[in-house]
Amino acid sequence: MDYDFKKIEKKWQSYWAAHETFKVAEDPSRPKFYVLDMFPYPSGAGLHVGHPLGYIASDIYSRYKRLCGFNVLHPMGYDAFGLPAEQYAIQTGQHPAVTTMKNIARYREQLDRIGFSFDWSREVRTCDPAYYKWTQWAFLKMFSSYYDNSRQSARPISELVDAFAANGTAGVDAACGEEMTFTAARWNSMSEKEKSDVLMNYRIAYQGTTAVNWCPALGTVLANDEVKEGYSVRGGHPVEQKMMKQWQLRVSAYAGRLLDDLDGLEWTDSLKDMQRNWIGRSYGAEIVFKAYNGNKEYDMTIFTTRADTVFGVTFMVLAPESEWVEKLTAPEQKKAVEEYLAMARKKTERERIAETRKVTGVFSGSYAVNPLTGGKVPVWISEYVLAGYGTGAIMAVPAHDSRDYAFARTFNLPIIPLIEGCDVSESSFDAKDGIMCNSGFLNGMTVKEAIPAAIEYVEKTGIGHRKVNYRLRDAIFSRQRYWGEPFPVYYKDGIATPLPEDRLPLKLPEISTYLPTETGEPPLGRAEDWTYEGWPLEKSTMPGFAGSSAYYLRYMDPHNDDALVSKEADSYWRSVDLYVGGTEHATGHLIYSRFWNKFLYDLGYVCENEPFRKLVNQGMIQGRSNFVYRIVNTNTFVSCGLKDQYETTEIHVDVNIVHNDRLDIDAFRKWMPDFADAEFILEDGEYICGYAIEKMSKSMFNVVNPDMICDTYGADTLRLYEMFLGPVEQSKPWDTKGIDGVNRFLKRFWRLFYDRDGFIVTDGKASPAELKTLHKLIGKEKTDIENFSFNTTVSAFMIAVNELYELKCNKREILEPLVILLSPFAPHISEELWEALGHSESISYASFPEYVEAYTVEDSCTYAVSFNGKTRFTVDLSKSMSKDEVEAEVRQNPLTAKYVGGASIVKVIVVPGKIVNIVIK
RNA sequence: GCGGAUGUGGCGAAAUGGUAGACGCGCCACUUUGAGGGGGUGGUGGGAGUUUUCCUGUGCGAGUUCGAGUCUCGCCAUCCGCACCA
Repeated sequence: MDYDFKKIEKKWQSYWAAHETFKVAEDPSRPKFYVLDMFPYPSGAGLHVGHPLGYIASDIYSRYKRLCGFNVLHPMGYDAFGLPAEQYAIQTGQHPAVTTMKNIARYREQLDRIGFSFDWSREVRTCDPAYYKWTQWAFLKMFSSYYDNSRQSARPISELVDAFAANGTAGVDAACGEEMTFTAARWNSMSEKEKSDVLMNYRIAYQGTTAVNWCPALGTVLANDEVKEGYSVRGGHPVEQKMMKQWQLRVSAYAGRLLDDLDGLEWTDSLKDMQRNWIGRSYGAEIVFKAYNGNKEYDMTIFTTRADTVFGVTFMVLAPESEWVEKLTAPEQKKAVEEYLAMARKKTERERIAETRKVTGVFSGSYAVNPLTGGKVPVWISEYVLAGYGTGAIMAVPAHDSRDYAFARTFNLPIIPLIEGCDVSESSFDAKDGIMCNSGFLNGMTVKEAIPAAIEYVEKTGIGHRKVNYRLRDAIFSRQRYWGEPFPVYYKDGIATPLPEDRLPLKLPEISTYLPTETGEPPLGRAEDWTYEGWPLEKSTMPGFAGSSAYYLRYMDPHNDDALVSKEADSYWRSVDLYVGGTEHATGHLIYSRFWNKFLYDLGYVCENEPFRKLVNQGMIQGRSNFVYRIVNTNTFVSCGLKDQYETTEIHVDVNIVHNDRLDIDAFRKWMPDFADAEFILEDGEYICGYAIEKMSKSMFNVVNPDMICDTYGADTLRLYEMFLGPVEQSKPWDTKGIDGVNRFLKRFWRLFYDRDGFIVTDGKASPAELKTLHKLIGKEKTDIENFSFNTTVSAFMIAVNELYELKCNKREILEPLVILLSPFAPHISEELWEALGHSESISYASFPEYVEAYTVEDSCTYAVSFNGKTRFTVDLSKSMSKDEVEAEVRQNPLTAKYVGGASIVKVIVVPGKIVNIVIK
């Protein structure tokens, strides 16, 4: 009987679906384990073999955990709002919901063929109103909350209103856009509109004017993580900076917690560092410089991490967008400044990046006074100072900052060195190292002493204070697009007002075309009657990350219409134990999700402070493209090895008609009409193709479809092979040619159970050699799966099966545990054999530890231990030799010995004359 | 520039500080058959030798150690992330 994977896989996939084998419910009697994949955006292209890599790994882990007795939550869903569906809708007029549903159906079909153990009863789709009701709900909660800095927690905004009414801003320490000071009397006399404006400055979801990334081609603003090197991540369109009023989330209020709480997570160091850099904490001080425009005096605050260098300040610099620019531009410089601002403003973000090292600037005409020296220094305006960081103004110390140095050199400003013996004739001295000089009371200190001393002095004299700054900005939360969650907000007398909770979900209206309106409003401006109680509703929609920020919570309780997640479900499933996904979400989704979770935690809706305890980043699978070489001006193709003898053009050829770099010539002739009568120059009777590693994409003809692999080899082979390729975390090219090896392994595995005539498993007693093989595998699998080292586990299986095959072992005592061990990796064949062994229930209900314990018996073999192939002695493990006895034995053979056998490991390390170490496990 | 990671055969890759290259692909030889991506056996880092075998070998250079692919330091190369963040 042959291994008929097609029949087997179909049979078990329908069995799992019919029996809801992987459906789970909260069960306090069993320990839970939550394994989550980053849910996909269902694109029109469908899945290629790279996409399921992480899903396969997490599925293996889920099935393994299930065998270990855990109640495993392993759900899947779709991140279904987003730009591509909408762009497609603009082109074709089809409703994005239609194409999205079609793509989802296709994804589901492909996923099902691979045999995942998802609990599909918990599926979520972010574009489903029943789902986005809770996205909108969270937004309303953020709208009606503020962040209390002293308590480090989100609080209801009503508490802030009460505080204002009682004491004004006195005693309030809240995260806000701009610092405000007013009395209770002033607050109580404010109009509704004024109060609303004040509160907007404190809300966690708020509307504010800020420099945004505007993408004209997409017609929308984008968040920082959606822009890379001046281009939109989606579509690659140029992006420019623009001041706009937008909805934002006060993520920055959580910067400190987002940073500190990274320490407790089991994420890779590189990913944690990426987030640390993105959040970017720096310790320093804010110092006030008096600035004078003619007779007018201003207090200008700057941020610095180098308070020790105040004595070396020779000029000040403002960001072009800074509010100080207007105040400090002297009449005689007005024209020059305006020209400079106009020039800076019209640059796209890309141009700014391209000209990064070009020094530009203009003198404002004003001067500032150094608070420590009393010296007068000019105030300049330059692009190299960013409006969004610190206070948008800096003190420049050209001797010890390379950017200030370049600026000083360009505009001939003085440079005062502050460190003994440093050379600033060619470049600045940026290192925090050396002895201070020219620095008044700091002279003689090392830099490391001088920094805290200077800050202390600044605080004592009241010219400034200690300050921690973060690079993390608030997230721009509105998009001028159609295919996203509508904001549950309407404008009553121009005041942004939340919709009552019982009016959620606010459903996306139908519109005729998905373009902006003639007046430049977002597409929702086209909707008929987009109002609430006669007032206009918000017309922008939420960004992609809105729906993906809390989906892991919704899986815990996906059908609940009264809460995002019930207390019971939340306190049972708590948080994700293992999260598998790509590293591309490091500074986007993984920050927003953590923020969102912390917010809900503050308000008491969830019980865990962090959403994803352990994170594994699977690598990308690249494509391996194949080429044929056409001799120019002919229809003749020359094999790769001979191509240098001709003048040829390299042409991508569909990798699916190439096997082991050998071209299927007939298939090639049929592939495209142009090649129907192609001629070939072969080597050794074959056409050998060239190859290259490139991104997997349609245009390179290197897309390998998992369906195709399932057709030819089966899902179990696909699963094993994806794991066998190498460590899950590593990026690697897909190369179909190695797949025969794992396919061969499965066929061989099958033949341990079946020969030509039928089932051959017997009940005979296993031999010591057979037990040894099994024990080796058990030991390996237990440690490797926990370490996510699946490629070595697959290898260990191959070794074990080869050994058993050689031993002609067909004993139940060995094969039954072997089937259990293999089942996480190759579930279909395992189920089939499990059934053949006489079990009526799914193998998923088998118990792994039971078998492991049952079979980790005292090994009774006698092993020969060899020393570099020369000396020999024996260790009889059936006698359970003590460490001392082994040591005595080894003393007579003073060389290096190492032996691994069965469930027991003896390793003796000896150097001439002495035993260094003995390990017996 | 800053931060992180990686570097081992023709290829994908293994190696708690202890016989480097397991396992698989590819390749070579033999074998079997109902040769369509068939099954089996053996070989396969490099160099030398008819055989036992010897020399050499994990990016480069030092160091720690009885012993280093593995640990430390310094280079070099590649990849990823951030990038005028004061």
